[in-house]
Amino acid sequence: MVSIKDVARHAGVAISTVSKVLNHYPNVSEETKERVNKSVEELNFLPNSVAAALSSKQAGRVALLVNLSKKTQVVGEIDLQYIQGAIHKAMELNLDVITLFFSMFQNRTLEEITRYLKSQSITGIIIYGLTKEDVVLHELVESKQFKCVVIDAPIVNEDTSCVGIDNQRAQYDVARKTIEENNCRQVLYITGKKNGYVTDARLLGMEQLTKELGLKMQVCDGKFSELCARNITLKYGKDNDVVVCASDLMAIGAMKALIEMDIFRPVCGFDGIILMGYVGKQMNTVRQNFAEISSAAMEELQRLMNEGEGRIVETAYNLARMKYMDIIC
Amino acid sequence: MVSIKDVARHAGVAISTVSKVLNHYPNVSEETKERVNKSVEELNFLPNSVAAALSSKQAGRVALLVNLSKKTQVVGEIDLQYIQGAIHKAMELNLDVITLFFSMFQNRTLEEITRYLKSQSITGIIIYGLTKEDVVLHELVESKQFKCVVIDAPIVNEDTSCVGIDNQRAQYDVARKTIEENNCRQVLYITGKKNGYVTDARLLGMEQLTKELGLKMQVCDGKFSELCARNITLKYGKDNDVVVCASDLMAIGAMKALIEMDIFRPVCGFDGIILMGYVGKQMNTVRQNFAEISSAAMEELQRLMNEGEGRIVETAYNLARMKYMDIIC
DNA sequence: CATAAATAGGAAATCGTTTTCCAAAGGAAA
DNA sequence: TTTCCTTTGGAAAACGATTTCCTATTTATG
Repeated sequence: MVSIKDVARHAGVAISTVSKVLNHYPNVSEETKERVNKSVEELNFLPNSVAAALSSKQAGRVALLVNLSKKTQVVGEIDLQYIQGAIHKAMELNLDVITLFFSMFQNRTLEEITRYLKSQSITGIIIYGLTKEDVVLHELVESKQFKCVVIDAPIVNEDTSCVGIDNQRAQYDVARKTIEENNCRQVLYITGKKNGYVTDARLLGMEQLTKELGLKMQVCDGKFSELCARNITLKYGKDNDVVVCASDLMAIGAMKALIEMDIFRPVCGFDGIILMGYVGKQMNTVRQNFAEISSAAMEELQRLMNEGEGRIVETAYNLARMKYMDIIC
Repeated sequence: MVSIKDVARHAGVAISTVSKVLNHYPNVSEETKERVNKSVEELNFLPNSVAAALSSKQAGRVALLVNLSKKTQVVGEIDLQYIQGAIHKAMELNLDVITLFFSMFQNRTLEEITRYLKSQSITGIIIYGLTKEDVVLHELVESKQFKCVVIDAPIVNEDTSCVGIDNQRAQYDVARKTIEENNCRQVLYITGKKNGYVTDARLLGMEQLTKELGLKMQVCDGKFSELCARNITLKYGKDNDVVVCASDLMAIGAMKALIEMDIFRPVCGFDGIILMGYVGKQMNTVRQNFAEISSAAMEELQRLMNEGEGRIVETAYNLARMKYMDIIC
């Protein structure tokens, strides 16, 4: 393997000079900079990231910490897009990333987790799927030992940023659209899991909307589960004239219930997963680009690791109407 | 961070001695071994894997190279389970893994890919989703620069193993079961993509079966696509008395077509994905445990990196009947 | 013109391991 | 007792970068 040493020799400069050129340090003349770059080109040099990670405590590696949705396994699609987006961006930014799952840290103390991450030379973390129940992981974020970017949970401090869409507004928007299209007055709102951050935000959106439009609303806990949503709809669907769900999966459950009861009610979902295509009916939904979100998270983490302060990063969403033919041959 | 140096000091031995104990070298007396281990315990020492990777060329890191199924995105479930299984096992075995996607290497030459992997100190690779079209990746495997484990493709050489189920026998089994249960004589077989290795194996299974039972068979290329399978079934479903599909997704398409035409034909699928639960009908399928397969792959890679010779590793499968209620609240 | 300040580039320490090589000590054989 | 192995443990050189000093050389300033 061609190393920085070879480049130095080839360019007739010192190793440290090559390193400085590579990392865009000042105090290198244009002339030598060019000479080094030419050598890099000619020798096809690519720095060894392991050595770099060991050497510099600063430019460490990042851990992608994913909470796989167990109950609603079918939406593996979402998790996968998060993973993919993050890893792609990391490669682009020349960051090393290792992927980890919440399940690996179950029953582990903060100290153990910290130790493990440090043994991997990790200095930055991206967390997806954090719930209020994950106390140890909250402690991890608060411990300030690592730069963190939390997806979809409103946690911000000196070295922690959060990224995601504005769930409150998105829920407001999609529900409003559906309700106005169908002139509804009495809403059945099926929420997500109690301990999830997005659940709260989306509920707030609904409360704002119903207040503004002077609607009645019945709120039920659907736990992000298709079957729960189905059962709730079977029970209360008839008494309401629209069913708003905090996820597509639950919306599918609701639709199935309505079909079963043979009554029509407009339904709207949230997420814009491809699975929607398999339902054979249309509904409004909020389409999130998960790959883009995690990509933004990675960029934010890099910023955090270099410069500084945590902040809130908001990503875009759009309203969509999903239907069968979204899947093509 | 507590380092090997601290352990050495605490135990009153040399750094090299600690390393030897940690890596189970011979030539260390039980006595010192114990003393070192006690120090490791007391100091809560965990070796820095980055330093280890840099230092030893041998005990390198592994790349998990995944070909995400673009067309049939909905089966992200499968990809995810592969990823999860591999990473879990890697942690257990104390191996570092970085996850990569085929898409990152598109239009890259063998030389570029090799260089990148080496810059990451990678010495072992697990590949999933390899098709015959991926020439460069085939070259990569053949180049013998890395130890490889290929999932679901029959590639074996000095330092390449393959793991997966016996696709031929599995296809034979599930089709035979379905056909005998329903007493069929004329089979419509919808295959997967032309360039896939499993496609060939499964087709062989069908050929063996139809020959043995003296059945007629019509073979169509369904490209692992739901809609293709649907169209094929619409066209030829009536002329046959059973539809065998090389994937669950295609089986779903076939079922939809049959429902559309309002005729009954037994259908069987392959994979055992959870999505099956969303169909609302029953069918036979081959259930693979993807997490277990990639877990086995990781174990095999470790063996390959330490000892030696490539070989074929066969994992288990079982026949299952999937239905709606597999999804619980 | 002399001195101070700024700039370019190199030498060497460092990061935390692994691994090779060597020396000391212990035991067996002569 | 001497000689020769065989264990055991330590010293030090990698691994391939980064980063901190430090020394020349320029350039600016009085």
